[in-house]
Amino acid sequence: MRVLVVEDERRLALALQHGLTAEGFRVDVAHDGPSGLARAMDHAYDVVLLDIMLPGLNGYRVCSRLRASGSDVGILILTAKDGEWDEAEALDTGADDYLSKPFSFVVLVARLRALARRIGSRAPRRTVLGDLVVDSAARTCTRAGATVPLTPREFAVLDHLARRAGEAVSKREILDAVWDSGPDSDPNTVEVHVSALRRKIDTPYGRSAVQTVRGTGYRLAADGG
Amino acid sequence: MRVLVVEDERRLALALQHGLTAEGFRVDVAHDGPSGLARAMDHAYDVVLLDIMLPGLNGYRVCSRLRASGSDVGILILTAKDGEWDEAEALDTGADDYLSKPFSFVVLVARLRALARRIGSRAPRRTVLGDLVVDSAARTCTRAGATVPLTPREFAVLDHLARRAGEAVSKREILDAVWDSGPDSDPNTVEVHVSALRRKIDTPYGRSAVQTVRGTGYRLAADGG
DNA sequence: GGCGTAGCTGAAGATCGGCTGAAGACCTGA
DNA sequence: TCAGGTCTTCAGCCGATCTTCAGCTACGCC
Repeated sequence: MRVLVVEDERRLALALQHGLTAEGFRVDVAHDGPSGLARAMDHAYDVVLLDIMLPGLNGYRVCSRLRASGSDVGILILTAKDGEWDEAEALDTGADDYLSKPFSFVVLVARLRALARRIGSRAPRRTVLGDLVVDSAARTCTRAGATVPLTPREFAVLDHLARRAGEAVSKREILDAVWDSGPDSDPNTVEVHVSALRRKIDTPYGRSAVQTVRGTGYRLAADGG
Repeated sequence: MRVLVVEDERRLALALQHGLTAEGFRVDVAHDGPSGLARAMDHAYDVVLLDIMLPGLNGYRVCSRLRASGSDVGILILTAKDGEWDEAEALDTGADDYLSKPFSFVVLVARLRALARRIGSRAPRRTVLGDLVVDSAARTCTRAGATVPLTPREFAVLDHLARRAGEAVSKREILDAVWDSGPDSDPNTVEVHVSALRRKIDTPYGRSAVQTVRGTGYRLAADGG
């Protein structure tokens, strides 16, 4: 569970980072609207925790822009106090949930978990990892804005890795997901396709999004390599 | 499956104890909030069955405090009647599920089983020990923010130690966990890998997270060394 | 302080796992 | 049926990693 906290109040941001990390979330922090928006667009977060009152660009607009860019990350809005921005308004901009300050940390965690569950079950259409974009719905992949033509197998492998961006995924699992394979299927098949994939999305750009996890399988770098 | 029933109504508590025991659960009972909380924190239960109306400390607060203490035990709330505490409220405090009285025993057992399954499968993905982070899902380890490249064996050893952070773990146990070893396997193998591990995650940082427990094995310092 | 045992570590050879080019099978559309 | 593209299998290669060994160090007990 990767969470981006966008909160300008340093003390609160730090407290959230520590608390959520302790709860098992992977937490990054941004302190203003523009940098929060940039981070959210460049990395594969599950949820963005967004304060409304932010320097540069308020949470409201960060939210709209994120949605406008096609992101379907979970967004939980933190309003400074009840009624200032009403629920409907927050949800209208594309937020998934909202919470009024002051809030209980336990409630926050419960809502985050609930949100993550909901998000997890709604299949992501697009995964953005730095300048690498994997669009599951359109079945296209772009690197640095350029469309990269992939064969069906190559795309399927990439898509599966993208859905678990940042995690190590075993060849066995890829085999099961992409091929309706028996237990006799050959992991080398995966290796061959990964090799082809790298030749298309990494090598020409001097990047390394597809990382080998020796003894396990592969990992798609959350930042695009 | 260990279950703690926290219920002040003696007759119901007894009935639950008998019924659940017959269903194969190991059941303990507490009759008020404070003793329930204490028991839950001191023993490794899979699920806590928590009545809302309790003397001393209501179920609500027992639940919050359990979560605040970092426990991730399964919590099933029993509400005295529909609507008194609504679902959202119960789940907000960190409960995993809830059931309104009067409830069917069969439903209770089904919910308990479902909950236990969910809990069991939510494996800890990340262990944070000071500035040392072991991410089992990504199979990465970072010290002071920097990613430390580890070989598969090294990571497996570290991962196993991290899962029992603060505890002394015998070489025998590591051998069994990391190697699919017979009784003839050589503990020196573990020593060699631990040595390599220290050279990567401790020595360069002047730390000592991996501690030798003479005559026993090793311990990963809970504070990262 | 001395001794014995437990643990540490550098080196080296063996092994393993992963990468890749090539060849042939296969599938699809014309 | 044929052509083009795609997929799988195979085999060789290469580097990373593992294990074993042997000598060394450190600890704890007497």
